[in-house]
Amino acid sequence: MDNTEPEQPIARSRPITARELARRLGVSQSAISRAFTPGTSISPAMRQRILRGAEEFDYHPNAIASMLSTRRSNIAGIVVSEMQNPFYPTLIEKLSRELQREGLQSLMFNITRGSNIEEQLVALRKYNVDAVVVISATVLSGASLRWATEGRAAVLVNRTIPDLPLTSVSCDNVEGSRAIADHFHAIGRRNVAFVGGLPHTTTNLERQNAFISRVAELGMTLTHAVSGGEYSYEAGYRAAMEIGRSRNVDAVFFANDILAIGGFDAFRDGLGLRIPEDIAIAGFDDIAMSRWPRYSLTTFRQPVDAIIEKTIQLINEQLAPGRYLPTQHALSGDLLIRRSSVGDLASETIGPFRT
Amino acid sequence: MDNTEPEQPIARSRPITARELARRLGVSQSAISRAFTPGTSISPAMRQRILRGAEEFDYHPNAIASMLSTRRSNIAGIVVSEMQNPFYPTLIEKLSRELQREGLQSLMFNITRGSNIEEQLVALRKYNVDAVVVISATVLSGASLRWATEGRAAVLVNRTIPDLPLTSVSCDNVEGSRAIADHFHAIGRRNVAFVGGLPHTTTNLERQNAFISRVAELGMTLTHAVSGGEYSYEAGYRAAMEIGRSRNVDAVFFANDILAIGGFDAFRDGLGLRIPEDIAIAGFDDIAMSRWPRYSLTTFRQPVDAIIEKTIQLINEQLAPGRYLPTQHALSGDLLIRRSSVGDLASETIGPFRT
DNA sequence: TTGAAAGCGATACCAT
DNA sequence: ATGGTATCGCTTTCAA
Repeated sequence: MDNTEPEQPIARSRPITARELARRLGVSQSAISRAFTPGTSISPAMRQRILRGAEEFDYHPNAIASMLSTRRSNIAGIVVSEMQNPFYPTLIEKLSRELQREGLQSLMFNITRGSNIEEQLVALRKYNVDAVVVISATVLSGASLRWATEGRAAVLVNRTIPDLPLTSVSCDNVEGSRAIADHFHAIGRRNVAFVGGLPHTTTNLERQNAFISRVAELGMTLTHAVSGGEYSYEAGYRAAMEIGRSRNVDAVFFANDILAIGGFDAFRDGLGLRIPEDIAIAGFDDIAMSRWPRYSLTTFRQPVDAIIEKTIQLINEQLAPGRYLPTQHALSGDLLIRRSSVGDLASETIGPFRT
Repeated sequence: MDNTEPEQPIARSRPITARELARRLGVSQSAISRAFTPGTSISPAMRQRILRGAEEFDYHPNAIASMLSTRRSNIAGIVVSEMQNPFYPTLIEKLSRELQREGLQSLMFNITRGSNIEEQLVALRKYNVDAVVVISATVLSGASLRWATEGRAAVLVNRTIPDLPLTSVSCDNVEGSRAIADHFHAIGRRNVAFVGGLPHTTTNLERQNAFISRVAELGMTLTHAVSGGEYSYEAGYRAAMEIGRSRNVDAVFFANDILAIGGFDAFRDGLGLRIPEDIAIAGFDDIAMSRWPRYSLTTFRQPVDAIIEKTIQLINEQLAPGRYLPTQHALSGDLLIRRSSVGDLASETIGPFRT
């Protein structure tokens, strides 16, 4: 510690303030504020002068102070839980980019085992986020959610809460799961199974119910309906090892891709089954891995871009002055037929990286 | 619009403030502040009373206002770029959880193509983040980094900048890459290749140089040193297809796991090679996929927990009053020998999920 | 220990 | 179009 400094405090040179800039430029502090606020009444000359001055003195408006006066934080809280499912990092990255485009920075709240949920939600409110996007959170109860989102724009992505008036955007799980069932039927499979992921989640329940009821409608036999317990490769692997031993099943729908990929490896490497000859496989999401030639997984693609676009739009609506009504949106996706269900797909045998 | 309300403005019931709570409880506003600040001089009785009152009237301190007074935001900016590399979502999730434990919320800044980097950095400063963690960012120049981190705690993770006095924490890339080379040598391979990822990144350069020079020291032949151009499955696949055709190579070190996994599929499915008999493969990182039985990838494990712990510690040091000197830290990892290099590993043939 | 009052750095309303 | 000033909600001296 070389405390050779004189009386003068070290004064870790604070950034310059609007007041100070105003003083140096000989204008009012209000002028500074206007220069940085689009759509205010200020002469181009004045604005020019101030912006130039700001450049010179390295002035940047203090967002914190501005938040305090405007009561707008320009921050969106993203509540996240399943980061180990590859679908979500992708979604979150895109979402956060689009939010940025709308002038909202993303504050992340990880809700996972190991983190204190209560504390997280308190933080969410303390930071005064303008908007909350809850992404397929498992653990949050309806009551917590209501509390966390109260009084601010909020959108649930890929999850809904019964009896809670919250806006939500999802992939149409029913459409997708029925499409898978239809596809299994179309390729001549009659003994099908379902492998679930995280129990009690919207995605899981909807996919399971829609699939099973469509299977019944089509007159197919449901040989198994098991739960992996979580959305993971390992869970899919284990479930498949179980199902695959009883040789009476010829098609399996996994509630998402990462489960399906685990199942794929179990069937093929673990049990020596041929895919799709012995057993056809389908997943849900269309994560990058499902396009890998090794797997070439038939799946139902979530319309990620549309989901994000809709989310942004709904946030903007809620942020705008005036009333709004919570609405639920289920967006259409696409069935992607790949080799895990139809081995001889011509378009698939050409190159390794076709959709 | 049912504007049936009387004179009284609609007043979207703002949250209650400290002043108001103080009024209702008949205490001073300062007392409220003290009650919520650990280590302040306030009687237990008073604190009790206030906390109970806060409960009753649903008072929560406004973090924004507090930031303005303290000039502490309790926010850490996390600058991120390679979210498609599975290593990073995991790292980020853990990091953000640990930061939370230290009372720092994570504000994400995605620096990717498609995002306006300049704007991002400006935001980083405007939000007055207390700390910045830059995670293997590619695109940021030294000058930008200096500007973005100036005057606040900053740690670079898995990246260093020559000639820039910034604190950094990395996996020891040199140690790891040499260990891979040693391992190849130990299992009798003599014609080895290197496949790089993102050019000009610290991780890539260090791994490449260390590997190549160790290969030379050991008297092995370097048959190829190619760049995939990015860290991705596809890049690894393509590079492997190229290398694999010339049949004079018996071991390949990929600069990270996701590259290696792409390479694995290319060698095995694309070219029909046997792994490891025909060609041994190693990666770097130890992402979850490398443990999948399908791949069972030999790799060098990054000490994620240690990296995070060190990062947190360094941030705390910098946040504490007083001087600090930027330091560089390279943390030791572990070589994990799996079936992609040693096919008959006894410990590996038992169950599907061994390390 | 407690309360009063002066900031923190912007915004926004009001005159001019 | 510009400047003056109250205000946002909290922290932090300073007295009492």
